[in-house]
Amino acid sequence: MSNKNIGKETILALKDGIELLSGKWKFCILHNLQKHGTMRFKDLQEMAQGISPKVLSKELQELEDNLLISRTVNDTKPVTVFYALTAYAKETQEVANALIKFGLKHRDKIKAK
Amino acid sequence: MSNKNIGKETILALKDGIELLSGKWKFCILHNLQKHGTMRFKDLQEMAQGISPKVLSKELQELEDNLLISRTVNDTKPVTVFYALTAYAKETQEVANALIKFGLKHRDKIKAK
DNA sequence: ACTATTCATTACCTTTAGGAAAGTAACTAT
DNA sequence: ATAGTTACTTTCCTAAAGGTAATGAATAGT
Repeated sequence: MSNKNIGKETILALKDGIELLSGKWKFCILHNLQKHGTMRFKDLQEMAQGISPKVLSKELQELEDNLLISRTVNDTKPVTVFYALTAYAKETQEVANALIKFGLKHRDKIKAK
Repeated sequence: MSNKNIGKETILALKDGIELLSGKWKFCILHNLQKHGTMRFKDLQEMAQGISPKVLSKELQELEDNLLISRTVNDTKPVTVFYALTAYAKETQEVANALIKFGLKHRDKIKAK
Protein backbone atom coordinates (compact mmCIF):
# COMPACT_ATOMS: atom_id res chain seq x y z
CA MET A 1 0.00 0.00 0.00
CA SER A 2 1.42 3.38 -0.98
CA ASN A 3 1.95 5.36 2.15
CA LYS A 4 2.12 8.53 0.10
CA ASN A 5 -1.35 9.61 1.27
CA ILE A 6 -0.86 13.07 2.62
CA GLY A 7 -3.39 12.18 5.24
CA LYS A 8 -5.81 14.96 4.53
CA GLU A 9 -7.94 12.91 2.16
CA THR A 10 -7.45 9.94 4.41
CA ILE A 11 -8.76 11.79 7.41
CA LEU A 12 -11.72 13.09 5.48
CA ALA A 13 -12.55 9.58 4.37
CA LEU A 14 -12.22 8.39 7.93
CA LYS A 15 -14.55 11.11 9.14
CA ASP A 16 -17.09 10.35 6.42
CA GLY A 17 -17.02 6.66 7.18
CA ILE A 18 -17.57 7.21 10.87
CA GLU A 19 -20.29 9.75 10.37
CA LEU A 20 -22.18 7.46 8.06
CA LEU A 21 -21.89 4.28 10.06
CA SER A 22 -21.90 5.44 13.64
CA GLY A 23 -24.87 6.03 15.85
CA LYS A 24 -26.67 3.61 18.04
CA TRP A 25 -28.40 1.51 15.40
CA LYS A 26 -26.86 1.60 11.93
CA PHE A 27 -24.53 -1.36 12.21
CA CYS A 28 -27.13 -3.27 14.11
CA ILE A 29 -29.57 -2.89 11.24
CA LEU A 30 -26.99 -3.75 8.61
CA HIS A 31 -25.92 -6.77 10.61
CA ASN A 32 -29.45 -8.05 10.94
CA LEU A 33 -30.14 -7.59 7.26
CA GLN A 34 -26.98 -9.43 6.44
CA LYS A 35 -27.96 -12.34 8.67
CA HIS A 36 -31.59 -12.61 7.64
CA GLY A 37 -31.62 -11.39 4.09
CA THR A 38 -34.83 -9.50 3.36
CA MET A 39 -36.74 -8.04 6.27
CA ARG A 40 -39.89 -6.05 6.86
CA PHE A 41 -40.13 -2.97 9.02
CA LYS A 42 -41.69 -4.84 11.87
CA ASP A 43 -39.11 -7.60 11.77
CA LEU A 44 -36.35 -5.05 12.01
CA GLN A 45 -38.10 -3.38 14.90
CA GLU A 46 -38.29 -6.66 16.76
CA MET A 47 -34.72 -7.68 16.04
CA ALA A 48 -33.22 -4.39 17.11
CA GLN A 49 -35.05 -4.42 20.39
CA GLY A 50 -35.34 -1.04 22.00
CA ILE A 51 -35.51 0.99 18.82
CA SER A 52 -38.56 3.19 18.30
CA PRO A 53 -40.37 3.31 14.97
CA LYS A 54 -39.39 6.90 14.48
CA VAL A 55 -35.70 6.21 14.87
CA LEU A 56 -35.85 3.06 12.78
CA SER A 57 -37.58 4.97 10.02
CA LYS A 58 -34.94 7.68 10.07
CA GLU A 59 -32.04 5.25 10.08
CA LEU A 60 -33.49 3.29 7.18
CA GLN A 61 -33.88 6.45 5.15
CA GLU A 62 -30.31 7.46 5.77
CA LEU A 63 -29.03 4.04 4.82
CA GLU A 64 -31.13 4.12 1.68
CA ASP A 65 -29.87 7.59 0.77
CA ASN A 66 -26.37 6.22 1.09
CA LEU A 67 -27.14 3.31 -1.22
CA LEU A 68 -26.55 0.69 1.42
CA ILE A 69 -30.08 -0.72 1.51
CA SER A 70 -32.99 -1.03 -0.89
CA ARG A 71 -36.62 -0.45 -0.05
CA THR A 72 -39.44 -2.27 -1.78
CA VAL A 73 -43.11 -1.57 -1.18
CA ASN A 74 -45.37 -4.54 -1.71
CA ASP A 75 -48.95 -4.33 -2.84
CA THR A 76 -50.38 -6.46 -0.05
CA LYS A 77 -53.52 -6.15 2.08
CA PRO A 78 -51.86 -4.09 4.82
CA VAL A 79 -48.83 -2.64 3.09
CA THR A 80 -45.59 -4.51 3.65
CA VAL A 81 -42.19 -3.09 2.91
CA PHE A 82 -39.09 -5.12 2.30
CA TYR A 83 -35.65 -3.91 3.17
CA ALA A 84 -32.51 -5.58 1.92
CA LEU A 85 -28.81 -4.89 1.62
CA THR A 86 -27.56 -3.64 -1.70
CA ALA A 87 -24.55 -5.26 -3.33
CA TYR A 88 -22.60 -2.17 -2.40
CA ALA A 89 -23.31 -2.76 1.29
CA LYS A 90 -20.74 -5.55 1.21
CA GLU A 91 -18.17 -2.80 1.41
CA THR A 92 -19.20 -2.17 4.99
CA GLN A 93 -18.73 -5.73 6.16
CA GLU A 94 -15.02 -5.42 6.54
CA VAL A 95 -15.61 -2.51 8.88
CA ALA A 96 -18.23 -4.41 10.83
CA ASN A 97 -16.02 -7.47 11.17
CA ALA A 98 -13.06 -5.43 12.35
CA LEU A 99 -15.33 -3.67 14.81
CA ILE A 100 -16.72 -6.91 16.18
CA LYS A 101 -13.26 -8.41 16.50
CA PHE A 102 -12.05 -5.36 18.35
CA GLY A 103 -15.16 -5.15 20.49
CA LEU A 104 -14.78 -8.73 21.65
CA LYS A 105 -11.11 -8.25 22.49
CA HIS A 106 -11.85 -5.02 24.26
CA ARG A 107 -14.48 -6.52 26.54
CA ASP A 108 -11.89 -8.99 27.80
CA LYS A 109 -9.23 -6.31 28.11
CA ILE A 110 -11.41 -4.06 30.21
CA LYS A 111 -12.73 -6.87 32.35
CA ALA A 112 -9.12 -7.79 33.15
CA LYS A 113 -8.36 -4.32 34.50
CA MET B 1 -14.88 -17.98 9.72
CA SER B 2 -17.32 -19.72 12.02
CA ASN B 3 -20.74 -18.26 11.51
CA LYS B 4 -21.96 -19.87 14.68
CA ASN B 5 -21.99 -16.57 16.58
CA ILE B 6 -25.38 -16.33 18.13
CA GLY B 7 -25.35 -12.67 17.34
CA LYS B 8 -26.22 -11.35 20.74
CA GLU B 9 -22.63 -11.18 21.96
CA THR B 10 -21.65 -10.11 18.50
CA ILE B 11 -24.03 -7.21 18.53
CA LEU B 12 -22.93 -6.15 21.98
CA ALA B 13 -19.31 -6.19 20.84
CA LEU B 14 -20.29 -4.17 17.80
CA LYS B 15 -22.07 -1.62 19.95
CA ASP B 16 -19.15 -1.39 22.36
CA GLY B 17 -16.69 -0.93 19.55
CA ILE B 18 -18.72 1.82 17.96
CA GLU B 19 -19.37 3.59 21.21
CA LEU B 20 -15.71 3.61 22.06
CA LEU B 21 -14.35 4.69 18.73
CA SER B 22 -17.00 6.95 17.33
CA GLY B 23 -17.39 10.63 17.86
CA LYS B 24 -15.92 13.43 15.92
CA TRP B 25 -12.29 13.11 16.93
CA LYS B 26 -11.24 9.74 18.34
CA PHE B 27 -10.05 8.10 15.15
CA CYS B 28 -8.50 11.31 14.04
CA ILE B 29 -6.36 11.40 17.18
CA LEU B 30 -5.43 7.73 16.94
CA HIS B 31 -4.56 8.15 13.30
CA ASN B 32 -2.31 11.11 13.98
CA LEU B 33 -0.55 9.33 16.80
CA GLN B 34 -0.01 6.35 14.58
CA LYS B 35 1.50 8.51 11.86
CA HIS B 36 3.71 10.68 14.03
CA GLY B 37 4.53 8.44 16.97
CA THR B 38 4.75 10.47 20.14
CA MET B 39 2.98 13.82 20.25
CA ARG B 40 2.43 16.62 22.70
CA PHE B 41 -0.91 18.16 23.54
CA LYS B 42 -0.27 21.16 21.39
CA ASP B 43 0.85 19.10 18.41
CA LEU B 44 -2.35 17.12 18.58
CA GLN B 45 -4.35 20.29 18.78
CA GLU B 46 -2.69 21.63 15.66
CA MET B 47 -3.02 18.40 13.69
CA ALA B 48 -6.70 17.91 14.46
CA GLN B 49 -7.57 21.38 13.37
CA GLY B 50 -10.85 22.62 14.73
CA ILE B 51 -10.70 20.78 18.01
CA SER B 52 -10.85 22.83 21.19
CA PRO B 53 -8.56 22.13 24.16
CA LYS B 54 -11.52 21.11 26.24
CA VAL B 55 -12.66 18.46 23.81
CA LEU B 56 -9.14 17.26 23.11
CA SER B 57 -8.54 16.87 26.81
CA LYS B 58 -11.70 14.88 27.26
CA GLU B 59 -11.04 12.61 24.28
CA LEU B 60 -7.51 11.90 25.46
CA GLN B 61 -8.76 10.93 28.88
CA GLU B 62 -11.29 8.56 27.42
CA LEU B 63 -8.70 6.96 25.18
CA GLU B 64 -6.35 6.60 28.12
CA ASP B 65 -9.09 5.06 30.26
CA ASN B 66 -9.62 2.56 27.50
CA LEU B 67 -5.92 1.68 27.41
CA LEU B 68 -5.43 2.90 23.86
CA ILE B 69 -2.97 5.68 24.60
CA SER B 70 -0.37 6.43 27.24
CA ARG B 71 0.25 9.78 28.88
CA THR B 72 3.67 10.85 30.08
CA VAL B 73 4.30 14.09 31.94
CA ASN B 74 7.74 15.54 31.42
CA ASP B 75 9.59 17.64 33.92
CA THR B 76 10.37 20.52 31.58
CA LYS B 77 10.27 24.30 31.99
CA PRO B 78 6.63 24.66 30.97
CA VAL B 79 5.21 21.19 31.47
CA THR B 80 5.10 19.04 28.39
CA VAL B 81 3.05 15.92 28.08
CA PHE B 82 3.64 13.13 25.63
CA TYR B 83 0.88 11.02 24.25
CA ALA B 84 1.53 7.79 22.41
CA LEU B 85 -0.34 4.74 21.26
CA THR B 86 -0.15 1.68 23.46
CA ALA B 87 0.71 -1.69 21.96
CA TYR B 88 -2.91 -2.58 22.41
CA ALA B 89 -3.99 0.28 20.17
CA LYS B 90 -2.81 -1.77 17.20
CA GLU B 91 -6.07 -3.62 17.57
CA THR B 92 -7.92 -0.56 16.32
CA GLN B 93 -5.89 -0.19 13.15
CA GLU B 94 -7.80 -2.82 11.29
CA VAL B 95 -10.98 -0.89 12.02
CA ALA B 96 -9.41 2.37 10.95
CA ASN B 97 -8.08 0.90 7.72
CA ALA B 98 -11.41 -0.65 6.84
CA LEU B 99 -13.09 2.64 7.60
CA ILE B 100 -10.69 4.60 5.42
CA LYS B 101 -11.06 2.12 2.59
CA PHE B 102 -14.83 2.35 2.80
CA GLY B 103 -14.81 6.11 3.19
CA LEU B 104 -12.74 6.56 0.04
CA LYS B 105 -14.98 4.25 -1.97
CA HIS B 106 -18.05 5.92 -0.63
CA ARG B 107 -16.97 9.38 -1.62
CA ASP B 108 -16.67 8.21 -5.21
CA LYS B 109 -19.95 6.34 -5.04
CA ILE B 110 -21.85 9.35 -3.78
CA LYS B 111 -20.18 11.73 -6.19
CA ALA B 112 -21.29 9.46 -9.04
CA LYS B 113 -24.94 9.75 -8.05
C1' DA C 1 5.95 43.16 37.71
C1' DC C 2 4.63 41.49 33.32
C1' DT C 3 4.35 38.42 29.62
C1' DA C 4 4.67 33.87 27.50
C1' DT C 5 4.18 28.80 27.30
C1' DT C 6 1.83 24.37 28.12
C1' DC C 7 -1.80 21.60 29.63
C1' DA C 8 -5.50 21.77 31.01
C1' DT C 9 -10.51 23.13 33.59
C1' DT C 10 -14.78 25.80 34.13
C1' DA C 11 -18.95 28.12 32.86
C1' DC C 12 -22.11 28.80 29.47
C1' DC C 13 -24.56 27.93 25.32
C1' DT C 14 -26.29 25.59 20.95
C1' DT C 15 -27.01 21.55 18.30
C1' DT C 16 -27.95 16.85 17.67
C1' DA C 17 -29.39 12.12 19.02
C1' DG C 18 -32.66 9.59 20.58
C1' DG C 19 -36.74 8.07 23.34
C1' DA C 20 -42.10 8.02 24.57
C1' DA C 21 -46.56 8.50 23.20
C1' DA C 22 -49.95 9.47 20.16
C1' DG C 23 -51.71 10.01 15.59
C1' DT C 24 -52.29 9.07 10.45
C1' DA C 25 -53.38 6.30 6.34
C1' DA C 26 -54.84 2.50 3.98
C1' DC C 27 -56.79 -1.67 4.14
C1' DT C 28 -59.15 -6.04 6.23
C1' DA C 29 -61.74 -8.81 9.05
C1' DT C 30 -65.88 -9.28 12.23
C1' DA D 1 -69.34 0.45 12.94
C1' DT D 2 -65.40 -1.11 15.27
C1' DA D 3 -61.12 -2.98 15.88
C1' DG D 4 -56.68 -4.74 14.10
C1' DT D 5 -52.50 -4.62 11.13
C1' DT D 6 -48.46 -2.37 8.91
C1' DA D 7 -45.60 1.36 8.17
C1' DC D 8 -44.81 5.29 9.23
C1' DT D 9 -45.08 10.52 11.00
C1' DT D 10 -45.62 14.08 14.41
C1' DT D 11 -45.01 16.30 18.67
C1' DC D 12 -42.71 16.86 22.73
C1' DC D 13 -39.05 16.15 25.70
C1' DT D 14 -34.32 14.97 27.80
C1' DA D 15 -29.54 13.99 27.65
C1' DA D 16 -25.28 14.09 25.50
C1' DA D 17 -21.95 16.05 22.25
C1' DG D 18 -19.50 19.63 21.16
C1' DG D 19 -18.26 24.64 20.58
C1' DT D 20 -16.54 29.46 22.58
C1' DA D 21 -14.38 32.04 25.79
C1' DA D 22 -12.28 32.83 29.94
C1' DT D 23 -9.50 31.21 33.63
C1' DG D 24 -5.84 28.54 36.41
C1' DA D 25 -1.37 26.52 37.73
C1' DA D 26 3.23 26.12 37.14
C1' DT D 27 7.35 27.85 35.42
C1' DA D 28 10.56 30.87 32.91
C1' DG D 29 12.27 34.84 30.56
C1' DT D 30 12.96 40.08 30.35
